[in-house]
Amino acid sequence: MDVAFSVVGEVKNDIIARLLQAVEKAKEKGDLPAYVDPDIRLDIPPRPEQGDFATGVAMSIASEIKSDGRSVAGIIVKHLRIDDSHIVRIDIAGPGFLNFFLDTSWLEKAMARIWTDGPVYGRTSHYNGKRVLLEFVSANPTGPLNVVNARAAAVGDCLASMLEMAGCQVSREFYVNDAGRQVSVLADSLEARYRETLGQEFHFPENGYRGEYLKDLARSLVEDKGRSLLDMGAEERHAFLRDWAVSKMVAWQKRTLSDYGLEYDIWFSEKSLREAGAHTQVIEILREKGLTYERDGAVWFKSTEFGDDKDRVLVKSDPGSSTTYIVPDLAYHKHKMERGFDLMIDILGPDHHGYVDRLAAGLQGLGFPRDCLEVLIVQTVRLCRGKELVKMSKRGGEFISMDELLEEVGKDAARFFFLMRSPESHLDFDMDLARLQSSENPVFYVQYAHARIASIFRQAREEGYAGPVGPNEIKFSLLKDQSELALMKLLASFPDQVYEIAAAREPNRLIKYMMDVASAFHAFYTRCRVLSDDNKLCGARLYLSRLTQIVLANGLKLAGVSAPEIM
RNA sequence: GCGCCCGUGGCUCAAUUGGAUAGAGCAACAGACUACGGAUCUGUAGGUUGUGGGUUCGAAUCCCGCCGGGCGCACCA
Repeated sequence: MDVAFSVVGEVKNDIIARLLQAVEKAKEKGDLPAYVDPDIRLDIPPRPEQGDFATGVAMSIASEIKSDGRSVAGIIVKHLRIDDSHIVRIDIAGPGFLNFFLDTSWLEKAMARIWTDGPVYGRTSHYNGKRVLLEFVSANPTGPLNVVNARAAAVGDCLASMLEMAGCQVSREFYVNDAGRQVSVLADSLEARYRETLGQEFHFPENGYRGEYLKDLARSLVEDKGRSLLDMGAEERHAFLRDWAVSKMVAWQKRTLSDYGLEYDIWFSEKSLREAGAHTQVIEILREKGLTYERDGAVWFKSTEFGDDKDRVLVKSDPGSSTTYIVPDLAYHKHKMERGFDLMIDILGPDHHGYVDRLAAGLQGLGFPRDCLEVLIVQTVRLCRGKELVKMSKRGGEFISMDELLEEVGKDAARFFFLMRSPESHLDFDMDLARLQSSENPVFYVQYAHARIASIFRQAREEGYAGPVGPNEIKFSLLKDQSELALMKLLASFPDQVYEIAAAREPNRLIKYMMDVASAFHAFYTRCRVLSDDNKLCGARLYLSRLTQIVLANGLKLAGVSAPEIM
C-alpha cells in the first residue's frame, strides 16, 4: 500500500480497508468463493448523485466468479461495517457500482490541511524519495532554441515539478552535444562568417548553418579577437572556434530558458565524457559480454537480442574508426545511472522515436534493467495566426525562434498553451489567440480567478474585515451551498491529482484541473456573495476563498505560470 | 513495404487509464448584478467517437482488418 499523505488518500484507504474486510467476511460466510482477491480502486465519480467516492469492484469480482455485479455489490454491502467512519450511505447503482456518500467532516479536515500546508499543499510522499533524472530539450548548441524546444521545456519542467511534489528527488538536466560532428560544422560555418566579416575570401561549408545569428556571432568575434584568429594554425583555430561558438550558444540557450522561468540543475557536457574515455569503455563492456561482432569492417552491437529490430553499428568502418551516436549516448546514460538515479526520463522530439529501442537495448546490454529508462515523445508544433499557418522551416525566412515566441506571447501564455495539450498529440499553436487579452484566451481564465480572489481580500481590508481567519475560527457548516461543496471537493483532491498526473506523465491534465478549479470558483463567486454583514458567513467564505487561492497559486507554480494579484 | 503517434459536435481539445447519460473552451443563439473585477455566470443548440468486425456485464479506450493525416525507418546527430 502506498503512502497516503492527503486527507482524500486517508479517507480512500479507510474505505478500501473496510471493503477488503467485507470481502474477507463474505468469504468466511461462504457468500463469495475463497479465491476472490480483488484489487480495489476508489474513484471520484463524475456526478454528485453518484456519491463522493465510487468503486466498480463488485463488477470485476462478478466477472471473475461468473455472477452479476449487483448481487456481488449486495453481498459486499451486507458485510460492510461503516461504524466509526465518514460513510453515511452506500448506494448500489447501475450495473453494480458502489457509491459512497460521506458526511462533510472529512472535507473540513481536508480544508484545514490546505490552510496549514499553504505553499506546499499538494505535496505527498507517494514516491518516497525516488531519484529521477529528467533530461529534456537538450538541443544542439548550433543555433537558437525553437518552438518545439519550448514545448519540451514546458512539459519537462512541469513534469519535474509535479514529480517533486509527489515525493521524488528530481534533477533537471540538459545534455550539451558539444563534441559531435555538428559542432564541427558550426565552427566551420562561423569561420566562414568570420572571414566574410573581415572582408576575406571564404568558403561556406556544404551543410553549414546559414542563420543570421552566425553573422552576429562573427561580428562579436571580430570585436572580441580582431584578426588574431587568422594567425592560428587551422587545427588550433578550428578548436578555438568550436569552443567559443558552443559557449556562446549555450549561454544564449540558458538565457532563453531563464526567460522562460526554467533553471536546470545540470548542463552536462558530452565532451567531458568523451575526454574521460567513457566511449571506449562502453564498447569494451559490450565486447566482453560477447554482444558485439565485426562485419564489413565495422563493429556491431547485437541489439536484436534486446528487442531492437536490427543490429546497430558502434564503430564505423571509416579510416578514423569513429563511433556512431549511440556510443556517446550510451556512455551518457550509463553515467546517469552511476550517479545513483533510480529512473531516467528522457523527453525527445518525434524524430527520435525510432531511436528509443536502440538506446533501451544498449542499456540492457550494459546490464541495466529495461525499466530504468522512460522516453516521452513530444510531438511537433505548428504555429498559426488564426487560420493561417506560419512556416517554420529554417531555410525559409519566416522561422520563429523560442525567443521570438516569448517576446510575442509571453511566457505564461506559451507555457500554458504547450501544457494544455497531451504532449504526444500534434499541437496547433495559435499565436493570435495566445496574445489575446480576452476571455477567448484560457490562460486568463485561471489567472483571473486568482486575481479576483486577491481583489476580494483587498476589498475586505478596505472595509475593515479582520482578514482571513483559520479553520479554528470559522463555522465550517456554513459552507453548504452546492457550489461551495463542489469547490471544496476539487480543492481536496489536489494532492492526489498531482500524484496521478505525475505518474501518468500527462501534465496536460494539470491544466484541465486548474480550469476546473477556476470554473468552480467563478461559479461559487456568482452564487455566493463573500463579503457581507454576516460575520460568520463572511469569515467562512473568506476562508474558502483563501484556500482556493492557495491551490490556484500552487497549481500555476507547477505549470510555471505566474499567479497575478492584479491583471 | 515496416514501425511509432494521431483521427471524438463547425474549430481546438477532454474523458479519472475498461465504467454510469462521451464532457469543456471557442464560434452561434437566449438570458443574468444600481454591492466583492462582466477577463464572469446560467441556459439552448450541436455526436452512429474515421470505418468494418471481435473480446465482455460494459469499449472513444483493448485485439484484427481497412481509410485518412503526421513522423521515422543511416556505418547522421
